Amino acid sequence: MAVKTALREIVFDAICQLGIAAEDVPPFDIDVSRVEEHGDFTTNVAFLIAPGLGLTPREAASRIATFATGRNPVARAEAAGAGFVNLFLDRSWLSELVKTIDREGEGYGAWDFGRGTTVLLEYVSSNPTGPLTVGHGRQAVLGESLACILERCGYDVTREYYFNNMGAQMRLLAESVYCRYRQVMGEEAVFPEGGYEGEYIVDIAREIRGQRGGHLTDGDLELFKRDAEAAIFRNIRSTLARLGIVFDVFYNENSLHDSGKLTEVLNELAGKDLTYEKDGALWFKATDLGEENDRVVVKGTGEPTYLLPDIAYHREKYNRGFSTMIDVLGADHHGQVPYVLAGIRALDLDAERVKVLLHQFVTLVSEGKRIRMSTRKAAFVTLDELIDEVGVDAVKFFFLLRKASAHLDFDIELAKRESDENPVYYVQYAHARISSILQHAGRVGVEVVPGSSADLSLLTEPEETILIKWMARFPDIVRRSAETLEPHRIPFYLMDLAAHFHNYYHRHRVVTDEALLTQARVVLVKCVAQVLRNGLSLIGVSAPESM
RNA sequence: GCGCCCGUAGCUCAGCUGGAUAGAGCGCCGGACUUCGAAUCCGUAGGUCGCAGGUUCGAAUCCUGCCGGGCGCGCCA
Repeated sequence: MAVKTALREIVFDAICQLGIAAEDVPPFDIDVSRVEEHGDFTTNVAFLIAPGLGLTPREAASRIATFATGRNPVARAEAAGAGFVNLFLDRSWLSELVKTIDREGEGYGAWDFGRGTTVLLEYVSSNPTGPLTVGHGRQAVLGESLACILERCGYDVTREYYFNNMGAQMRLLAESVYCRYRQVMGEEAVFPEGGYEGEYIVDIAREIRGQRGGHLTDGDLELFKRDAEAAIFRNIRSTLARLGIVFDVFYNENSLHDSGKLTEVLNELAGKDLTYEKDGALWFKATDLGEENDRVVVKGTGEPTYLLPDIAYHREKYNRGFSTMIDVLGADHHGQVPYVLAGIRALDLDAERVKVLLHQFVTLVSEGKRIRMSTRKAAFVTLDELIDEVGVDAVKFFFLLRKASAHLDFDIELAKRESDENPVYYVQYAHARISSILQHAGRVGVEVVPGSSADLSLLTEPEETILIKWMARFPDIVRRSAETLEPHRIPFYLMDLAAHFHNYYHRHRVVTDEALLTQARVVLVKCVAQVLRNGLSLIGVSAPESM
C-alpha cells in the first residue's frame, strides 16, 4: 500500500529529527485505526523511542505529531492516549485506494517479497491404506490454502505428497483384502489380527474378483497389495480433486531405499560417530545434538525405522534445491519432529529452513459423543462423505475457521443441520449480492466507468469510509497469513468485510438518481467484490454470481 | 513423570510479532422487505480473558508456578 509507505517515511524522518540515528530506528507499527476518533492510521513508535530520548511517550508522540502535520498526505497528526500518534489524512487517500484496487484487480493484495524463494510444501502424505478421513481433510485444506497464500506473496511453491507403500501396514492391507476376497466368494477365511475392517476393503476385493477372477491364492498377496494401493490412491486423488487440490509431486519413500539414500545417510552419520549398536539395533545419537534420548534408526530385523527415511527425505529436499521446506503435520507427529530436525543438523544442514506447521486433531462429535477416529477400525467418516453432506465450499471454510493450533470439534449433525447457516454463505452472499446490483445497474442504463475516471470524492458516507479502510487492510492480512503460516486469518477477514458491505447496503443505495454518485458507488462495490474474490481464492472457495 | 497445544460471553471461536473502551457467529429477546437479493440488516442482554504472582508507560498477548482438557513420549507408521 503506497499510503503506508509514505507514512512510514514521514514517521521515520520525524524520529531522525528527534536525534535518533537512522540505523537505530526500531521496527514500529503503522496500522489502520480501528476507531474514527483515532484518525486514519496510528503508530506506536513513540513508546519505543521515548526511553532512549529521556522523554515520556506522550512527549515524544507530541513532537512526532508536530513534525508530521502538514506533510502530504498527513493533513494533521496528534498525540493521543499514553503516547500514540494518530494520523489524519487528506480524504483523497481513500479515493486513491479505491483507484488502486480497481486498477490492480486480481493483483490487489499480492506481494513479491517471496520472489526468488522456492518452497517445498508437504501435506496430506497419507499412506494408501484407506480413504481420506475428516482429519486428513483439515490438513489438506490447510496445506492447500497455505500454498495459495504463499504463491500470492511471490513464493515458488511445490506441492508434495509423501507416502510409503511398503512395510507391515501395507502387508496387513493386502491380507485384509485377500480375506475379503475369499469371503466374497463364499469361502471361510480368518480376518487378520488388527486388519483393515472398512467396507471399502470389500469393494476392492469384489473389484479384484471381477477383474482377475477367483483363482488367486495367498501366494498372490503382492498382487492384492498393488491392486489395493492403486484403488485407494484413485480414491484419494479423486477426493483431493473435489477439493481442487492437485499435487505437483507424489514422493515415494521406497525411492529412498532403492536409490541407496538411506545407506548414504547411515554412512554419513556413522562417519560423524553419531551412531552406535546396542541390543542388536543401530541407534542415532540424538543426545549429541541436544535431544533428550537416542533413537533407533535400524531395527534388529535389519529394517529401518520411520526416522531414517524421514531424515533421508528431508536431506533430499535440500539436495533438490529448495530454499524453504514446510511440513504440515498432525499433532500426533510432534514428538518426532525434534528428532528429524536433529538428524538434519547432524548432516550439517540448516534446520532453520524447515518449518513445521502442526495442526491439532479434528474430533468428530456425533449425538453429543466423541468418536475416536481410526482408519484400521473403520471408525471414521470419510472426507468424501463429509463433502457430500456439507459441500466443498463449506468444508473448506469450516476447516479454516479456526487456527491450526486449536482443536476442532466437528459436530456432524450440526454441520448437516446448519449447513445453510455456515458462515461461508454469508461471505458468498455478499459477492452474489454485488453481482446482482451490478446487473441491476446495467439494466437501468448506468454508465460503468473505471475508477480512474469516476469522481470518488463523492464517497463520503461513514459506511463507505469504513468499507474502504477495511479493504485497505487486505494486503496486510495476506502478508501476515504468509509470515505466520496462518490461513485462518483470511476467512475471518472476509467475514468482517462482508459484514461491512451488508451494513452499507442496508443504509445506502448504490444505484441512485445522481449519475456521478452512482458511478462512484458502482466502482466501490466492484472493488468490494474484487477483494472478496481475491480472498476467497486464497482459501479455494468459489465466489458465485448468484446462489 | 517429561514435552507440545488449548483454556476469552450460555455454545463454537477471533483478538493483528505487548497497545487506547476485549470482538464475531450461533442461541435468547425486540425491531426492519411497495425501492439495487431478508441466505440480509438494526437494537438489547450476556465477561474475575482458568487461578496466582512477575516483567513495564501499558498484559487476553511475554515469563514463572499451579488447576483443567487434548496429544505425544516404541526396534508402530
